[in-house]
Amino acid sequence: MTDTAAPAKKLFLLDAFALIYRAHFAFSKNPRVNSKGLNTGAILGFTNTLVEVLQKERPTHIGVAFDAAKKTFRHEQFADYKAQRQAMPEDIGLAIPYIKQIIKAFHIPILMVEGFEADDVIGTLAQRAEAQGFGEVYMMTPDKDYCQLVTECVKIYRPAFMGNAAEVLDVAHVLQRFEIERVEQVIDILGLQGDASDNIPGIPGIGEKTAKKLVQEFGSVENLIANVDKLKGKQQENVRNFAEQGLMSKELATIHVNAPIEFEAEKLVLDQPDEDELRRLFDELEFRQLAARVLSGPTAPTSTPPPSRGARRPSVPASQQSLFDGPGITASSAELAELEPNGPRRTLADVPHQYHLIDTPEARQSLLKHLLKQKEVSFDTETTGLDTMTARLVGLSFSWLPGEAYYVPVPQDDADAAQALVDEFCPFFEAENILKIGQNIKYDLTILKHYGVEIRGELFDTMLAHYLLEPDMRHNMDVLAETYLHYTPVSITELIGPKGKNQKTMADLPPAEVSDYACEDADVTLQLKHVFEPKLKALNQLDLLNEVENPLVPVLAAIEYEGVKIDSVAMGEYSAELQGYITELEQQIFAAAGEEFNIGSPKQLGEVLFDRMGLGGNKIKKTKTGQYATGEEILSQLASEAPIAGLILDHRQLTKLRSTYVEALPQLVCELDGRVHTSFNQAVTATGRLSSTNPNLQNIPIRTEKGREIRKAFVPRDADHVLLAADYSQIELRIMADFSGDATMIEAFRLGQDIHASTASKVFGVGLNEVDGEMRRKAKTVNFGIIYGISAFGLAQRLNISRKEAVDIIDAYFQEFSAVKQFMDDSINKARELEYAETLLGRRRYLRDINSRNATLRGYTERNAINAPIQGTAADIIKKAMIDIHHWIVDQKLGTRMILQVHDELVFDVPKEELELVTPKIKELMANALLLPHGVPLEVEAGTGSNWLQAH
DNA sequence: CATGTCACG
DNA sequence: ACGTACGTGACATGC
Repeated sequence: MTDTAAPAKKLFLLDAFALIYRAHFAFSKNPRVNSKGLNTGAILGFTNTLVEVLQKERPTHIGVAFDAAKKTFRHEQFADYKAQRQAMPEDIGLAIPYIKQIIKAFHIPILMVEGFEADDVIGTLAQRAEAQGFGEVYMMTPDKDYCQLVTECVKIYRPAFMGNAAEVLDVAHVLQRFEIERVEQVIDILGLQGDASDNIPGIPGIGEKTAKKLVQEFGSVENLIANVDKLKGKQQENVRNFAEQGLMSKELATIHVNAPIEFEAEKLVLDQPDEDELRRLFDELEFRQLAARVLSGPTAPTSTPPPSRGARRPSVPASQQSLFDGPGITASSAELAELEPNGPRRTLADVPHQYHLIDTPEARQSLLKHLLKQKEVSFDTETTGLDTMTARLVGLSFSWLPGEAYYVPVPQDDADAAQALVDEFCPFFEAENILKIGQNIKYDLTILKHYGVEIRGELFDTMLAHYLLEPDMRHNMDVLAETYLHYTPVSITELIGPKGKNQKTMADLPPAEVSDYACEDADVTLQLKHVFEPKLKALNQLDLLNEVENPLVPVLAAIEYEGVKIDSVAMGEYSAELQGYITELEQQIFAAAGEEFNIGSPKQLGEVLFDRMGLGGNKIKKTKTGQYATGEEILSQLASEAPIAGLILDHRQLTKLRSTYVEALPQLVCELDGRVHTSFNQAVTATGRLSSTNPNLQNIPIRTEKGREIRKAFVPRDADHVLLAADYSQIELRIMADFSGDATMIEAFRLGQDIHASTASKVFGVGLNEVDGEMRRKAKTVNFGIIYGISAFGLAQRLNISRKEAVDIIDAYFQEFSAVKQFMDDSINKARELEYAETLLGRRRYLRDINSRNATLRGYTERNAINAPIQGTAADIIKKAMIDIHHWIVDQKLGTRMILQVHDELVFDVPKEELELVTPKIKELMANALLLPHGVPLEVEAGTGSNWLQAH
């Protein structure tokens, strides 16, 4: 231990072959080959791992160990040692020289000792490093044998690319994993159970479970053998007969920490890489993305910013002056900036700040004057609740300098005074040239809308910024502050107490108590903006934020505010009608079952169907929790054998319609305006789509006749309006056609053909006129399958055909649309290298499991690599269209209102006299929202009617 | 609060 | 040898 300021010493020792084999294996299903025919999977995988550890872990010392080529002492001891192991695959043999060159170019020493394996070398060096005072030594390997070497300071580092996040295994992990008391017992476990890949035989009949049990009981192999008579039956026999082999196995599994190699710390110090040499190698290997990430220089702007150190203080333009003079401002952000990623978390009490309560007319005017001088201001609203329709404003907070913020309480119990105060700040909210920053700013927009404020000027939403950076994480402000500012904000619970009956609201507290909390929100939001903006810029995602996500916010706020009119009377009538059918079905089901039970309970249903009625024969399936599976698929197969199954399906459908839609929707009609206001969430999906909640208006039934009826209750605001529904035709398939550049499919779209019929004609080799309904249906399913990353199994299941037939169809498809096949392969390969997929506008989905050894997980991620860019690009397009249309409507001062988005469809409430103007313009704006790279046209179909069903 | 099921694109 | 088409949200049941 040392007190000096020098960074703590951190040594990484890499087991080269173990990492190379793993990397090679990860790519073996779909090998990466460069233009010279060299299989580069192992090289890329290894290099990725190396780069990752350098960038994320920042070791001070590092070395890479290779097995020596010659026989090791283990071969002398045990003739069969590793005899089972296949000769090194040729691809790996060819890869090794490149990998060594890359390691050398990084100026990292290669460690090899004649007659010893890499694990012995690493074990020896790790132990000696610890003896010399290294507090952090990481053995980088996927090999579990190393567990025996783990100590207080020496740990195993399993690299991230193997499907899971990077993982550090310390003593506690090892003891837990093997269920042992001392780390040395790892070799007893390995000695007993053996290791097939190393051809360590172990003792027959002893696997993982038994080995653990025996070591727990006897402590060691030797003691087990000494007490062999305490065992029973076959096990005793085995241990007796194979005792020698057990001891030999233990010896083979032991890593020897006495290799003849000195630990010379200065030789392992991490050095700057030879960038020119790396560039040359990456060039030859065609690792373009890797080069961009690793190398600086003209062709490769780095996309990996250094680890976050919290907020950097932005340079402050002259116009940004503190409202009050005094110290503290600079200190606060400067200190935050110096925090280590894992350093202490700070709270308001630890950080210098200047938060001000502004509660006099004079102070408000002064604040407003300063606000109007700023170029960008973060603000937040405090309200009485989260429901925007009923929440009242309690206060406003503002910040434009880190560590400094202002809170303006809004008068309670006097609506006019509250309105007057909000009006005072209108000049700020309506200022075109001030950027407004907020966390989930749509909420604040909506609250202010209820006070008649239409915010103008550009917006920056930190929640959306983070959504682009990490789409599949959560985006709570508290978590963001912890992660990026190493700061813990005052929790809302601390302020207003836990959820419950007597839940207070902000309005119940004196303004002085709310002030710090509110100021902190504005302050933190401002600081987050300054962290996220450069990150997005480095990843080339700032345009996506500024031109799509942020401008979409007021559009969504307007849609939500507007709401949709629901005909509650019609809903009520339909509910009664459905109830009639449901009761009738219930009687029939009970009669068929011979007893009454809860049809809605999958548990009870399964017992009735399969236990008591004995249905299903040999094809009964269970869910992962051991219950009978009673899903749609199972029941429809059963329906031919037992009519009750069909009745249950009908019952399910009708109760679903009743409870989820017909009963629920009228209850969500807002009392104030008689309309339903959904919320669109802009930061939940992994692909970039919106989602809709409270209620979900993106899953209103349409596929069945009885479900479709519900759409009749979605109506225009009055008799002078109609609904206009405009949807993209086949947008995802068009994107696929365009991205792949497949001439056949593009031609079909250019000619305006029925794409499914055209696909059928190609796949089944018949003329377009000879395509029958069945062929078209199959082709349609295939087309959908393609977008989802098709598998023969999935297609067979959906089409209810054999796997063989499905394989034939897919083969024929790829024969005809070869560029599509190429596109799918390319998508996966690109994702393997980048570990993310991206859309037309650069929206990312991270695919960290793409190189997993778990075939299921990898397959799932590979399908995502194909689907995410397609689904996400469709989302990019419709978002852009929504922004364009909204602006046009506002510009033209029309009465038309956008009221819904359903992924590829927009619904509008249109005054009848605007219909002729609006319909073609909306179609045009949607079709031209974005141009696809190969120019495949987007088509939009539009319809109108006095309800949503008719509009289709 | 997790699970199964089913509504949509 | 394994498990299988992509993305969501709401409801009822039952621990």
